[in-house]
Amino acid sequence: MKKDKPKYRQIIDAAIIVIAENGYHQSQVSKIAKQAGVADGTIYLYFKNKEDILISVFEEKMEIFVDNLKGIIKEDITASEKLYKMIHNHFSVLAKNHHLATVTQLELRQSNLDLRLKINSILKNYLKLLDEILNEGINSKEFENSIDKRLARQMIFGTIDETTTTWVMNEYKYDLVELTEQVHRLLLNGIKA
Amino acid sequence: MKKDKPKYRQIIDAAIIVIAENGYHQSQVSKIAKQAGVADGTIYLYFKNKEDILISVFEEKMEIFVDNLKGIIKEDITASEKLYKMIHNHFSVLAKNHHLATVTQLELRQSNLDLRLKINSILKNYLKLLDEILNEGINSKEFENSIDKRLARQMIFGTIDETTTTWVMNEYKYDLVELTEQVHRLLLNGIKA
Amino acid sequence: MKKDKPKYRQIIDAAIIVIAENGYHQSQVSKIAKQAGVADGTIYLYFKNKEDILISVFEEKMEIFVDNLKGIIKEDITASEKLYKMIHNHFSVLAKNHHLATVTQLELRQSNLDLRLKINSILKNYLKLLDEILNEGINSKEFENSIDKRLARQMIFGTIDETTTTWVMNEYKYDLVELTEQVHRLLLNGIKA
Amino acid sequence: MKKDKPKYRQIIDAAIIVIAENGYHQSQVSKIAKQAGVADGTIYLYFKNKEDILISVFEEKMEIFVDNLKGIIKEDITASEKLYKMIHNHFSVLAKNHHLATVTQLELRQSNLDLRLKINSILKNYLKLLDEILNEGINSKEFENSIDKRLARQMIFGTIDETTTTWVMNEYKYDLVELTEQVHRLLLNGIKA
DNA sequence: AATGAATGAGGGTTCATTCAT
DNA sequence: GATGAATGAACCCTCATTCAT
Repeated sequence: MKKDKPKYRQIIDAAIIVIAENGYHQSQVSKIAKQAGVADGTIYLYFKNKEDILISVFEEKMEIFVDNLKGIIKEDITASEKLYKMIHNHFSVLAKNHHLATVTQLELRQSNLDLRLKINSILKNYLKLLDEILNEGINSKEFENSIDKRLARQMIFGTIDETTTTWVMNEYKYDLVELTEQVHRLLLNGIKA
Repeated sequence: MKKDKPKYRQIIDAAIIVIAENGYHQSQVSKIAKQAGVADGTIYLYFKNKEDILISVFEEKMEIFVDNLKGIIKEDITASEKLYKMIHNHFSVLAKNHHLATVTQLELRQSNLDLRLKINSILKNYLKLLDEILNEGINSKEFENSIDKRLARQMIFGTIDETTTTWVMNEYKYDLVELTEQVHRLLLNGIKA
Repeated sequence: MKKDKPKYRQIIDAAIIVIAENGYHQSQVSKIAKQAGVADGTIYLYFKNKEDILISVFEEKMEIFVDNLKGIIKEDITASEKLYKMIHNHFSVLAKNHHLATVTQLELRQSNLDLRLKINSILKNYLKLLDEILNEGINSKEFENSIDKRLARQMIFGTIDETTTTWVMNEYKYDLVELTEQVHRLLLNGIKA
Repeated sequence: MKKDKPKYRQIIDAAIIVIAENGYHQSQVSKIAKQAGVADGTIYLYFKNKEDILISVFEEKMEIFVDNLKGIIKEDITASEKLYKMIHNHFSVLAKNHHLATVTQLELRQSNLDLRLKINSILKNYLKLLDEILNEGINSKEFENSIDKRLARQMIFGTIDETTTTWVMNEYKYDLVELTEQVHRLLLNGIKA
């Protein structure tokens, strides 16, 4: 498995650094190779093409969000509390890694539509877990029965995403994690029974 | 004034069509010129450079949203009703112009950071009007006094934006305007007193 | 006759100013038109094309050198004295008009070969007059009988031209006219009997 | 060292041929690449930009003149003889390479001022060696003590340059090297004690 | 597996010239 | 005569990808 070889992660990590520091359009393959300490050609032993590096960056890092969220869902707490922990997790991971935040919120969005569609399909796993929370909340009568789940999901993800992007564009100058409670309250109000 | 000359609008409209049909990165200046029925060089009599075309597209079209919203704010209705009309306006304008929707929700976001920052500053006018509605609602006790206005604004805009983008990515296959009521209800729940 | 109309000279004079101040490659027709206070299209009522402006600049200004030199040749003085006056005239005219000096010594030489060949043919009239001085000096036994006239002419013109160009490249920071005597002595030594 | 790689010289040589045959303004990078038998992009592995090719052409070829002249200066002969050999060398090198002569005497002079200033600074090394000969001649009392060395240098270089340019403009139809003796005599007369 | 030199397609922009008014 | 809006051809350079070693 290529993903287990050290150079695979080396290149992924190099890509995040290079993109965060240089911007999407100034992140040439040769720059990533140099940062990773490998030859340009070596990149192509581990990735099909440049787009594949970027998708993999997203995939790999998204796993953290997904894995954490899976853990949260398994906990024996209310749906509302799970929503809280989801927001908190989302904000925490990005607050701890500014490079990653810049890359996912700003830089990767400059990629072509094709790449963004692929990124979106990776996101789906995350959104499915969000749906589980919503279902749970409806079943437990915590959340309003009549809400359109798709819309609720879009509101929740849209709000989290917009909040994070604004924070990045403001150059991290306030504490993102501190916003968890208020964001949670706003969102919960929207959907609670 | 250049903006009043017919070729100015001709080029703006051509740009929207070309970008919607070919994608941001396949929208060469020569293609836009051809669609507008002018020579390549003519573009540069009306726009400083390619980026200037794109900013102007956004500026011109954003005006429609802003002007409509200004009208809504002046009406003698509750803040909640204004919020409803704002969402309805946003969805209606884009539902009537799929090309514009594709361009603003998908294609322009692929532009470089610099252009996106400029687009963001244009957006601010729109968001300021949203703030007015929030203020009004708080003053009239329709909206919860304790909400963080910045977060509320991000929730509202993030939800509208995410909803629209999802609709575009699903190729307009359902009726966006029909979602107004539910989106309004979700958002209102989040902020109402 | 077009040359007698005021706009003809207006454009010629504007061209010298624009070229001297902006350099050959930054001297667009529109800039010259603006400086001359006429519309771009008007230029083409007086000149066939851009090259024609530049040739005319050279032609018009070269006339000053040629007319002066013709006067010198008619004077009742020795060939050596005529050579002295020729050098003095050359240096004086350019020392009095730095714009013209920059244009003829530096800027016009950046033009394409075609234009330069035309400039060279204009120069021939000047060089022919130099030949007259040389003939006169040989006939009067002031100059060495055996010299190759073509070479002598190249030495004289080459030296004057190189001296002037060096002076322009040094930004006129010393007095060019003061060099007349020494240049004359050097050249005279080369050809005197 | 890039200069030692075969493609470096290949491109330099191709540039001289292309410029001589097509003229400065018709010498596109792609034409030079084709003549050199490399891809367009390969040019940029060896040269910073197009201007850098042209400067390098001049630098590389100027070295021949300079190296030969250094050899001449070291010889145990009079300053006058050194001047003779310098002229002979200058004429010989160009007479043997018509392409190079066209490029240095006609084409490169059409370059922009910036490039020509760089070319001039390369020329300085050559002119410094000429100064050495002048100094030597003055010390040995071969040359007139009172001459202005800068002017003498300008006369010598101006004459050689003008003679060569005229020869090139006459399409090499007479023997340049044969002129050595007369040019030397003219110049020597100008400066000898 | 790893290298890195070589490839070559692709596009924004300028500006001399024209011509309808 | 005079205008100036419109034209459209022309080119340097970057960089993702390949492949011989």
